[in-house]
Amino acid sequence: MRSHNCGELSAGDLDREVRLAGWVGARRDHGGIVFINLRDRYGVTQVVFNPERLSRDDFEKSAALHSEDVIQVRGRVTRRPAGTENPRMSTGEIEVLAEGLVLLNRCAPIPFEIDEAAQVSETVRLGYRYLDLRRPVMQRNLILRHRAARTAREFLSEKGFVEVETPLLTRSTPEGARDFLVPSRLDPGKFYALPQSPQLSKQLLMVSGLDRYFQLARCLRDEDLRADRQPEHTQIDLEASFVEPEDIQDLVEEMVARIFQTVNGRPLERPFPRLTYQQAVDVYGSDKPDRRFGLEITDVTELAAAGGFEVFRKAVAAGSRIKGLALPGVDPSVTQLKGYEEKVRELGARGLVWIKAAGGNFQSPVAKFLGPEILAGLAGKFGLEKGVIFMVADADRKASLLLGAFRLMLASDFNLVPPDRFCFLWVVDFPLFEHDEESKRLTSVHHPFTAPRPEDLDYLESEPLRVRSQAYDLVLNGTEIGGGSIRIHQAELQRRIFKILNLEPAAWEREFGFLLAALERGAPPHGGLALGFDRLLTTFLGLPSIREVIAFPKTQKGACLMTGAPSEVSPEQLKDLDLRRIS
RNA sequence: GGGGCCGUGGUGUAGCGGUUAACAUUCCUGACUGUCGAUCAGGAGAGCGCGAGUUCGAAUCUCGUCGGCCCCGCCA
Repeated sequence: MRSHNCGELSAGDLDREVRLAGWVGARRDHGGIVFINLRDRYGVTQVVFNPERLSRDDFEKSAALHSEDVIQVRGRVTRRPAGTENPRMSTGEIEVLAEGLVLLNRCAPIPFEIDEAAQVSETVRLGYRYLDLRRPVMQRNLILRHRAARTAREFLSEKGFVEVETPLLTRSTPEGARDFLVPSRLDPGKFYALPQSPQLSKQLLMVSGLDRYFQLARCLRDEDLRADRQPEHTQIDLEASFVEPEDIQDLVEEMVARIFQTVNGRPLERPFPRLTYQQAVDVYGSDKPDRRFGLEITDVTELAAAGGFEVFRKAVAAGSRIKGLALPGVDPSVTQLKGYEEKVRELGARGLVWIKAAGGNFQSPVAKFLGPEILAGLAGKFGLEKGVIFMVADADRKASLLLGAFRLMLASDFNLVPPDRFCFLWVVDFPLFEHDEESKRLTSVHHPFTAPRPEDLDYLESEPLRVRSQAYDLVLNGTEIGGGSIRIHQAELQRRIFKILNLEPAAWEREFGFLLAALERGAPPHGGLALGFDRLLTTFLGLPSIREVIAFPKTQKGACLMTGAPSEVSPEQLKDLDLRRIS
């Protein structure tokens, strides 16, 4: 149907007789001559309809073409007349003089223009996603996604990893996110769960001796959506036997660098820095620090409590720490600073103390309590000549986390995030457990199959919160793009963990009995990681939302605006599944 | 579960107690043989997401509801 695509013709093809097919883009009708931009996935080529070159019939058809009609053109490649070349088009030196035109399909009126510049609300875009995906940017995103996936597959294949598909219909397990459930028709009243990740499957493949597994795996979680979260997302999931954390980290760094090269066309600096969980929280107030800018958190408890500010003294006496960060070079208004006091309270702080510094002078609501020496001392501690110091007093960890959230707010408000920077880091040495307020019990920070660090094993029962895990997260620009761990490969240790998590033995034997049985039968030491593929691409491409790299995403309420999913089903379908609505 | 922002011709916006609901673009008609965001002339197209209420009067105010987006919780 076509001899060339719309992006490949150039001055090297002059005089060639060609056939092109594609969509009618911008049309310029001069009465006696008609120009159109013919577009396909590969590019845009100008086609000229001149009545001297084609039949009267075809010329009249060309004048009646509409945007997004699908046509086939036969014609000759010619150099554009001097002065009419278009340097903004890769095919701008040439044009195709049409000698024949076939209208392959008409296009009904469309809700928005297929134009890079057109501003269209996401609601409308999602309602006509096939048109939205006709836009070159979206095609670029999907193509880069494909190339990245291909790079990952090639890389892992080279390294001896075997791609294995794991079930979509699996067993619901108690830990973790809410499951999507699928009712069983053959066994009424029972349900499959869609996998939140292939975690257990891949561990079992290690027990099988497959040694190295990977999968571009769809993961499904029935939780609330965000800009970086969809109910189904794709992970580059991998697992290997006889490995230590560094083996996985090195491998993943190499792979991520290669994907980055594919997508962004340049190399990455390696190795990625490593930060312990404790350092990350202390310095950045987050377990996924954004290190594209400074604003590091400093503990100033001793200095700040030494002054006459009662609030600080009392807080410290009650066990709080005073921490702060400095915003250099700025001169915000008092109104703006008061606004921040309010915002930080909304984050859960009891208050926010600010000190404006400029050339040795200080302005602060608490200046008279702290006194000149302490003010100067704080400025020195933060290395601040001119700018603002912000401080909070709260329990150690809470103070850090508050400032961590505040830090992101400031970076965004004062435009401190440099564009086109990619700050990767590993966060390691996570605690194995954390205390869950709601259920009043211990829960796993990662998942219950994560191995503790061997040197902390003795504290498992006595001081479980002190136990660190062999888990590692890969963080990029403040986004967690991957996480993994060395897994527990011994049934006995796995049972100890279940016990500490306060799971009933009967329950875990029922839910995870198959895993324990497998671990008892020659399970090798193993570990792995999963990379959030959609997030990785979103961040690499600097896009605002994960939806930009997913062909058919859901809205925040989990709906597909194009198909109308989720939808009601017929009474017959429900009956087959032994289901009935109760509300 | 909670907080915030937003729903006005096909699309993107303006209007924020009394307007013939404005602008741009798309679309339609006509003119035009070198345009490329073509140009020029003319025309069509919304009663303001939906429902109550306040008011002499509501796109503008209030409440509810539906939908979209951002965030907290949640997401091992």
